[in-house]
Amino acid sequence: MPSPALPEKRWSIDLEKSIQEAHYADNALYTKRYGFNPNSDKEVFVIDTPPPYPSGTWHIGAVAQYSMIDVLARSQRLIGKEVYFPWGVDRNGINIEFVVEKNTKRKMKTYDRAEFLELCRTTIETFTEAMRHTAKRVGLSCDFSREYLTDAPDYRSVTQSIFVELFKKGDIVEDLRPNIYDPVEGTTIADAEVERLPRKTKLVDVKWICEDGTELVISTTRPEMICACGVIVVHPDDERYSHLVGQKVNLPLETVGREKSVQIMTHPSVKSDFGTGILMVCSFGDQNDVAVFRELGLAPFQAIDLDGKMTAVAGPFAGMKVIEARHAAIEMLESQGNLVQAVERDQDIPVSERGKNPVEIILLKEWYVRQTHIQDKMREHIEEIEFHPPRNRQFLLDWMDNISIDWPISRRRWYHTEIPIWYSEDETKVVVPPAGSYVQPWKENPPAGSRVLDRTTREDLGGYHELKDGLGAISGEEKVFDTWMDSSNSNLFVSGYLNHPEVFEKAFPTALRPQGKEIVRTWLYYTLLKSTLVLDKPGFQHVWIDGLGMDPWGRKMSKSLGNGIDADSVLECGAGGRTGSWKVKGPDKTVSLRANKIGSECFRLWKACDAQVGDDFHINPEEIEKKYFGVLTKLFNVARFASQFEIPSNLDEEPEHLEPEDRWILAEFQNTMNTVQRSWSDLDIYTATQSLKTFGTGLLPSHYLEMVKSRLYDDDVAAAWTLHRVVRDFMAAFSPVCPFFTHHISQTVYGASAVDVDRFPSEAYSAVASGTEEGKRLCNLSSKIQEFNGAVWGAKKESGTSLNQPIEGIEIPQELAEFSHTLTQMHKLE
RNA sequence: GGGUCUGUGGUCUAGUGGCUAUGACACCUCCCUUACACGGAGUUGAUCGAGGGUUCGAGUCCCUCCAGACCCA
Repeated sequence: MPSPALPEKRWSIDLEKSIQEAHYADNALYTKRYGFNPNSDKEVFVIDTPPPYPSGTWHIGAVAQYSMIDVLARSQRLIGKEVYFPWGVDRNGINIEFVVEKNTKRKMKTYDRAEFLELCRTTIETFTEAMRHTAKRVGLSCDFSREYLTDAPDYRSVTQSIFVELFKKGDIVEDLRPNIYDPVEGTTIADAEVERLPRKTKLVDVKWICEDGTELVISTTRPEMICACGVIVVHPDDERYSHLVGQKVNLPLETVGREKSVQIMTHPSVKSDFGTGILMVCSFGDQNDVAVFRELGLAPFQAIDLDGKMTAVAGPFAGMKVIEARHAAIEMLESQGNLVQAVERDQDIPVSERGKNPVEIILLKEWYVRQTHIQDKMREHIEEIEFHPPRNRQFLLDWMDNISIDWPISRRRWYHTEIPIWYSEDETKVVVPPAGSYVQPWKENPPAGSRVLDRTTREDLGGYHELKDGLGAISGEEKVFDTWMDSSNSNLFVSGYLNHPEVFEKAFPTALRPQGKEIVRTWLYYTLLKSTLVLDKPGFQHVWIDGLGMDPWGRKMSKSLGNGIDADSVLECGAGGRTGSWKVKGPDKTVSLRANKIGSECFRLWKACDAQVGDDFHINPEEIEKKYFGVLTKLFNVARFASQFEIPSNLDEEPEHLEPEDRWILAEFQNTMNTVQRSWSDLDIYTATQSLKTFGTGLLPSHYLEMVKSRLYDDDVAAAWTLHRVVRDFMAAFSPVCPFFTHHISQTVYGASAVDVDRFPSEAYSAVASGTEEGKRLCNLSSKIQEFNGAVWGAKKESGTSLNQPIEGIEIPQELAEFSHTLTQMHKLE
């Protein structure tokens, strides 16, 4: 017996790691394989990959998602596209500021700005390095040589240039508006960054006196805001109070510098069955207050300052923090006899997503991207984009239905892209830098080529260097951009906007935006907004939105629940013979999970096979190993078995003669390959992988291999040709899912790597191609073949005969007459 | 409270109006057989979340309810 060309007895994690390391060690070869060549004749396919945010550990759900993006990239290469699969890292933002503050136990604003930025930069670089390592371990085929960092000058300059462009067009404005503000971190945040946390709150019923002496009882959770009350409202249909509408009511607490009474009006937003059905509207207790103030045209009071303390208008509470003021207000109301009752109540209160601090609504002068005027246009563009799965388009449209205010983009933080603007001494003119430059106005002057604009009309008044003397002492903007202002340019940046116009021409709308559904309302929405504002085009051809990685019980993984699973522990499980074990907090008790070996290939195969795009997926290492490692073992052994037979030299030509079973398996294989090719072009990972798995672990080994074994041992060339052709092409078609696995097999057995195939394998045997009568006829026999083999195996089992012993009295059915020779031999029929 | 999505054997999953519902893992039984026992073969197991309706016919369409996830008040 000839020895197999594949020496290893089975697939192992150590083997996988050595292949992986070799794969990334040779830079020249790597770039040849996976680098982007913008001058190629092939169709350009740019993927706007989500730049991950380095925070120390990379969430396993995100790694799973990312590995599927890699499957998409590799499959597009396989079907002949010129793929740009960028590797970007999102490094701007408040998270890294928090990390540095925590590490050094010092608040940002106690630092020198430049010193703090440097600390952030070095800290995030160490996190970034860990992330690059994981990216390679899981087999990502990104173009690492073109790595982009969102905090680097080349990226930030694009953000700044787009700002200047939109500012000139009037799509970016500055205004004094109510903003959601995090008083602890001292910055404005956007609607999308607010989340709700359940807290116990006191709902207090307060007695108010009307000018005619009528007593009213009003329920509120925010008695400290009475000083900012602008109006009392009741529902227009509420007959209990209709006679009071139009009256004035006295504020039950002392205030300074404002009228001591407010009017009673009607508003449809009041819930008559909440409390007493009377609502005090303050500037600004919540979003509804903002809306009512705007609708009724009331002048707001600023009751809370930038430090989260009450202002002078709060009278006796001025200078107190909001919470202190609330307690004090309750005490005072009680001592005055104006407190009817106070009850503890569960309430979801709005907090900032990053800092988890209760947010306030405060009037601030900030920068905004106008968005409400362009929603219809965006909807038209969104119609043109293909969504995967289609139903996830709805997530986006739902969010858009709720957009009622412009997007505040300025932040009072530091480690972000600076707003590129300077103000003249009299504040009527502004200076903006030329496109392509990165500026830091808080520490530098405008660069050569800067322009002077009228602050209100945006009229271009001339070059900065000519007009400089007339501007007086200019001051640079100190505020920075919301990080989504950077992230939402990612598709423009990777498609070559501004930097490579000739590439951009071919690459936009960007072919594919893959992402998770948790950031539809931020990243996806803001990117599409930018594409509409800047280019009036849809940003993408395809949007692929995956579900979230959940714990084994379907709950979100989080630090507080203690149900997280580390990505590296799964990828390294089995390396060096070390098994993996995880303690995960379940709903009832802590559960211990164990696995012997997983690694990147098994992990990727699991994600490709086990979850449809868009569905949330449960991550359980035990299940991953149990269900999918066996598939790898099986496929490896099929290849190892094949590798012991000589490879015919004419593997790419059709042979003269094939036996019926050869023609049959080639017909089936072609069927599978057609499905796979179609699925790869439809970005349908699940169907492609399922088809390959079913064929590769089912018909091929269980039926075909058993049927031709004796011919193979007799050095039958037709059988060897068929088997090798199928195995070789199978590896190519499967390479997007398991790149290291298929690379190793194909390189070792056939001397050419499956990952280098850049044209989907052509039909092996035209006489049985799918669509031909002969192909259809043979495929229709498959179930008969499986049925017959099953019947023989069943009969042997029934009679206690082992499978390699002869059996008598079994007739081959008429339909399978052409296979009678091979079936007789295979089962030793007598 | 509202919206969107999801709900198929113990677990995961196919199924977009048509014969006795697909497959995988687990369970159980048997088998070391010239690739693989980290394997193979064969069983068992689902009133398709619940209840109504439309239809000759419903897992599939409609309504109500229940549960979960996400989003919004």
